[in-house]
Amino acid sequence: MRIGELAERAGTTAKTLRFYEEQGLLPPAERTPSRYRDYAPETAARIDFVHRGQAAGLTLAQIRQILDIRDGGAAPCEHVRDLLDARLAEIEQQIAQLTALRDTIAELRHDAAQPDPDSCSADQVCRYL
Amino acid sequence: MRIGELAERAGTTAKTLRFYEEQGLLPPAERTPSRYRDYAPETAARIDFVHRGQAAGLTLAQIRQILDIRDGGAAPCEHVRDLLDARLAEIEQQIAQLTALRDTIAELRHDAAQPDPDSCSADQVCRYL
DNA sequence: GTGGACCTTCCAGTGCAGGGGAAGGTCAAG
DNA sequence: CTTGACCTTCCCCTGCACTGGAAGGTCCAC
Repeated sequence: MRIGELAERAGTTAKTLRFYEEQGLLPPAERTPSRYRDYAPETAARIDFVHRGQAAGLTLAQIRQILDIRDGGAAPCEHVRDLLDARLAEIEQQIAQLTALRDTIAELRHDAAQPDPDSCSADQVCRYL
Repeated sequence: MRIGELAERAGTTAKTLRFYEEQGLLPPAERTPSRYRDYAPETAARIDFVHRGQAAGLTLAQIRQILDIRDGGAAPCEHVRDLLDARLAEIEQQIAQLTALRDTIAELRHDAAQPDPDSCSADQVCRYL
């Protein structure tokens, strides 16, 4: 299968697949005599895995770690669990920060409900911020 | 006041202040005969404003818009209000996305609580993801 | 034999907010 | 008179996940 067909099947682009290969997420593809990349259909499952990892908020580098473990013959279960734990903690923190930011902005916005240009002094730039 | 002193007073670096000038957040500084930047003390207030804008999650480009309006002689109140509204909507959306992602990952993590390497088939890479 | 769709490599850029460091000028203290 | 701290401009680098485009090779149908 050529790169364009694989890309379409996997819902991505040829460009991205070359990038994945360069990043070590896909093994160097077999080549036809004319140097076209030639993929086995199973490769699509690997790309799907990459997409699932992305959907879980993992970076390509983290997904690559999992694939490397698997390619090394081991089961990546525990590493996956640790990554999920770390990701979960990060997300909780991001949510907390965003929530605090939302409250801050909501308050600023409340103060700015009735804009009163005359009460803004020039050295403040804007009294609502 | 020279750039290093202003930077320290404003809690930032000289490098960043040059960058702000380049981005139009600070007007081109006065220069001494030896071409050193020479700032009025009030400049610190403008840098503080930039920092408050950042704390509200605004980008430098948005903060610049506000400063440009103010520098043009008008009161930026309404624009600020609109920016805050837009930022608020963005944040709500980010929180919603992160919350959904958190739930997804929490579920995956739950399934991976007792890793069982033997039940992972190679073509799946990892049955928990 | 030609057109167009596909493929190849390589280089460069995107957005965001700066940071690193080179090569050289300036200033005050000792 | 020299040392060291500060300043100047300049260009490149960071992280992340791609994307765009140029220049050229290949394949297949008409």
